[in-house]
Amino acid sequence: MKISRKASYAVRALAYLARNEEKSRERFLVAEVSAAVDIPRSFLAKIFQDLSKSRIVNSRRGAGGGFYLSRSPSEITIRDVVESLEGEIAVRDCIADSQACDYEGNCSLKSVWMEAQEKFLDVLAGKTIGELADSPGKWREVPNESKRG
Amino acid sequence: MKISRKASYAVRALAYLARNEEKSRERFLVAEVSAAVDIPRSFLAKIFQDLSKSRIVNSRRGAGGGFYLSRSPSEITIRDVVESLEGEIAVRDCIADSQACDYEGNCSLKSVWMEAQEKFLDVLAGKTIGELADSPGKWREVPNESKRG
DNA sequence: GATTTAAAAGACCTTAATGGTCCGATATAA
DNA sequence: TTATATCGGACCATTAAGGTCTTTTAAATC
Repeated sequence: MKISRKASYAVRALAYLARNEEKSRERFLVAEVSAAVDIPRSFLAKIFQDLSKSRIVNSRRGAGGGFYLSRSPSEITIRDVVESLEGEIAVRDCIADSQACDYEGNCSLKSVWMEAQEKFLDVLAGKTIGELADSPGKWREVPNESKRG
Repeated sequence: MKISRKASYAVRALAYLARNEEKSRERFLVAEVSAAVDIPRSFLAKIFQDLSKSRIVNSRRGAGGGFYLSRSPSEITIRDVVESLEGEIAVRDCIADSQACDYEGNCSLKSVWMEAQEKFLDVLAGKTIGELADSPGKWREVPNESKRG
């Protein structure tokens, strides 16, 4: 039961964009964001590609290119972001794929998983990148290599 | 964001015990449960060991031994079972270990993860093995090897 | 048109977790 | 003492997580 670091990174990167886009900024380079938010550069590049595919950010190649939010930060929920990075989320396979379990009819266990998952996702859907960006402070997850003993 | 198959197996195995304990049954052999609920035998043995350590079931070794519920099925929640198998659950490391992220003060992202997780666990805590056992029907997750294409 | 810049695509790699199996030791009852 | 059954731990294969690197493609500028 983990949310991937990738998804968490994505949220933080987007919050950075949201916090800085007003100051006449148009596009952001992954190099810049990587340095600012302390996320490994080429990993962040992958993350932006995912975000781009799900149209959360738009991109422009070449000189003067970069990434930028495709819509208002207040219209991007944490749920959007997590699902962009992790795909359709399903706490058990049976939820996304009815053939993962050969129960005929409706399964009382499945409905527990489903309800729990829905409640979970509802919380994520209730918070936007905009709100997150507005809240004060910086945070930084300790990268994998430097984990203290 | 997955609940382990192990935890799901555990729930199903316990529901089986709950369903059958009234009929003058005292102890259950893992071999019997394995066959009845279609869970690989030696894997189920491991699962029962975990359940035993967290005192959800009790055990007796040797001839005439086996496992049995340590308390009423209505007092065993799905949350209890999942936590028994997966340990303290934390959707992001920062939730269980404050040093996993070097943010000072309270982090607005962390509180989103926390709230979502709590809502999730609350659902699991609201359903017991007893209720599950009472609900009709059989179900069986498709084992790994035999996954259809 | 050549050069520079930056994302896109995809191959690759390492480590950890998942989903198991198997075996020897230990406890219990007959 | 023998048969039975859990306990404990080593082991193993596959998948996912986390991340790097290299080549290709698109866009701007010289």
